[in-house]
Amino acid sequence: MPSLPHASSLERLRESNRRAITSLLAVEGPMSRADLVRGTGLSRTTVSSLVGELIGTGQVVETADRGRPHKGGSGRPPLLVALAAPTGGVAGVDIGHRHVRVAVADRRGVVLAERTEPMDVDENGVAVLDRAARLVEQMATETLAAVGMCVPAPLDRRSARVRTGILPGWRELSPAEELHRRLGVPVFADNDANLGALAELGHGAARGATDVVYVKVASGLGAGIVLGGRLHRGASGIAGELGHVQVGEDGQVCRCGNRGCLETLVSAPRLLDLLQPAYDEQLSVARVLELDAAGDAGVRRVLSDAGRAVGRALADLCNNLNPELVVVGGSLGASASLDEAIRGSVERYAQPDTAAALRVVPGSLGDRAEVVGAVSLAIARVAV
Amino acid sequence: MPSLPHASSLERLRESNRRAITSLLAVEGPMSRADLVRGTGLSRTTVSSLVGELIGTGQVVETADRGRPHKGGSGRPPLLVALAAPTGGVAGVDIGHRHVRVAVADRRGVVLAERTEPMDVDENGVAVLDRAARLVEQMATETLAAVGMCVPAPLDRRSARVRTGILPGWRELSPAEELHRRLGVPVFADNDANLGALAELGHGAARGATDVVYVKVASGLGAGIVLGGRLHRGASGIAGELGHVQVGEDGQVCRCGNRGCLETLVSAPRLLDLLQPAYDEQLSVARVLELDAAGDAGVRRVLSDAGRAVGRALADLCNNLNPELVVVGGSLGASASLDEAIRGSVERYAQPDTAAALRVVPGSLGDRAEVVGAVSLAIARVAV
DNA sequence: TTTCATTAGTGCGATTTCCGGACGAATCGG
DNA sequence: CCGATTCGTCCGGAAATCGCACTAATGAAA
Repeated sequence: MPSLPHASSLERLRESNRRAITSLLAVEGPMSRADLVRGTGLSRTTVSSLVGELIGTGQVVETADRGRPHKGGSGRPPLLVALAAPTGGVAGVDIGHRHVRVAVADRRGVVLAERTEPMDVDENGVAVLDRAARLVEQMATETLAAVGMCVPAPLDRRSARVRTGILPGWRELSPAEELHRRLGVPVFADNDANLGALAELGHGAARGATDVVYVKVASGLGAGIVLGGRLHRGASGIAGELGHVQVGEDGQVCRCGNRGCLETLVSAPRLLDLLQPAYDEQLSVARVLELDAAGDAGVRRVLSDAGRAVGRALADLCNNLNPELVVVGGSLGASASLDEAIRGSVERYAQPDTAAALRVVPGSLGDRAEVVGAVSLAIARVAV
Repeated sequence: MPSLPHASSLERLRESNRRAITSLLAVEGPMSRADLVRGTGLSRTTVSSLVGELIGTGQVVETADRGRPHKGGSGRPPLLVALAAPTGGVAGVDIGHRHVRVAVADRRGVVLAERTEPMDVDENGVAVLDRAARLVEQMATETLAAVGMCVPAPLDRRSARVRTGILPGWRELSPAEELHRRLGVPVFADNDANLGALAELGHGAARGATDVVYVKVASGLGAGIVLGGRLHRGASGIAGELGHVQVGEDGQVCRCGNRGCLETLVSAPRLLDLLQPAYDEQLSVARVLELDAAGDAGVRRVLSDAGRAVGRALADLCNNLNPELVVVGGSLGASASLDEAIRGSVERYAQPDTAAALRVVPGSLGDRAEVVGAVSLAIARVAV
């Protein structure tokens, strides 16, 4: 049993009441002392004294504008107090396979600037991190409190290194540590599916939900799993490997070392390979999405088949987890054919009761999901 | 925001300190006031006053035997205080498909009496509950504080009713409510896989683990999923339906309404049906386990095949959840062939990194898992 | 045997914190 | 202009904690 140096119990009581006030202000924004009384259940006197103390230390400020009295229009208008804007913004860095995207935001998550640069990421991790660091430095207008980072590969929980075999030019690299060395501020990294899930949970289609599976269909196939409102990372931090579910014993050999992984059937490069022979033009993901929207039969067929395969694996997962929501994201998640096929397939293959409790919706953040999630991660970690 | 009637902050402080003392006593057993000082960080005076108060209300008693001074042998020996044995024991009721088992335990989980009666459960829920209630009444030597109950079917989270289609004679019945009506004490119900997981987590092979998948292979096939040390029940309380993962589009129609469910391939009745034609004697699960232990080739083959199928579905689940431990339980979980096949298959089909972080072990509670879990559930709920 | 050192537990006064009531401040409506 | 209403602060009392002093009980050393 860990026995930290104990502060006095009364001190801790006051500290806890201070936190009650600051966290209420954090959640509900500027409010009057009287509102704080109603929200915390403390007495007017105590709130007044605590707020005075917090103003003294600079953690809370009295705003210039005044509010309205609690009910009716009659009564003295309150003075509003708000959390002092925390110094230092945050940044999110999204490293995709073909681009680096950086967003700078304030501590509430409002994005102030965002930039994307195309880049060949897979081959040389060090060069990409150099470039990303320079981008962040250029865009930041003030010193940053923390940086969140999206890495398109599973990370080892302990060492925070990229696990072997997925990104050739990143082997045994610790991206968070490298970027921290370059920027001098705390850097927190997670993979694309987890951050996408965090983003849709906080600012997207999954707002307010507690049990959510976020599926990212892009260069790879992964899931971010939110249970009880919190990201589930697993014992060694590599939960969510939906792409490595087994779909055929005799399938292709996968980069993970197994064969028959779902990802060997469903991924952007694989689908482009399948389609290319039938088209004169050079296909890209963007072009495929256009063709899908225009009703091209071949594209629709391939995307539907892919969606069905994903939906089937998802149905199994949903039978086990019984989530309320599946969010389909990633570059290919924008395809209506894929989305519909996933939805249909989940409903077909999941147990009826599971399917009844479940909604399958497309993500609402598009290709910004990862960078928004990286910002969320930075804010979440710096707040602790 | 729910706004309960707030007690005074100081009252809550004292209440919280009282709880600190009682919960320390609950975890570490009888100890001196001085030990409580060291464990809580409160002052001697405060602990003395709180303990005095707790003794006054009868929640804590001074034991007859005295302890040893904190270090060395020198010094006044302390008086030990302990939680007063909470009045009222608990009972666990395990309703299997062919039996009812009842255990009566004290509030610490020590089983005082246990009895099993064979019974045809599936057809008539009301009669079974009558019989179970009578058993509990006979066995209880004091009034019970709560009863935990194992139902071999998924329960709806909201209504606590048995979901349609699994147990014919229990349709739309609320077992907890029914038993509560008969016994007059709070009754908490959950399904067999969840309670098995709870039991192995608290008193079995999964002690100390935080991310565990408990697989029950018996009349049906289900999983109890523990994430972050807590049971994951899902949005509508039916998580863990491993038996309804899809393994073949053209498979048999399952009782859940789908076709191709894993449970149509792997379950005690199904395996007995497969084996029976090749044997002159009447087979039972017990006999099959004997034959397996004796090395019977046919039995081993069938159990291995079943284990491989389960292991494959489990591997997919583990890829998604990245647990540290899989516990194999249920009547058929005692088969070494099945256990080995599951282990091998998980290692073969799970992603290498996932498999490396994972152990697959047999359960250590055997057919007592459910009833032990039911007792744990009763204790957990009554403590709150 | 006596004395000292050490740990355990309790009583008392001081301190900290919280709360309720009284009071002034600011605004609306009549 | 005055009452009603709400907001915020000041003051005194109540509750809880803590440090200190004191007694109790035991082992070890003299």
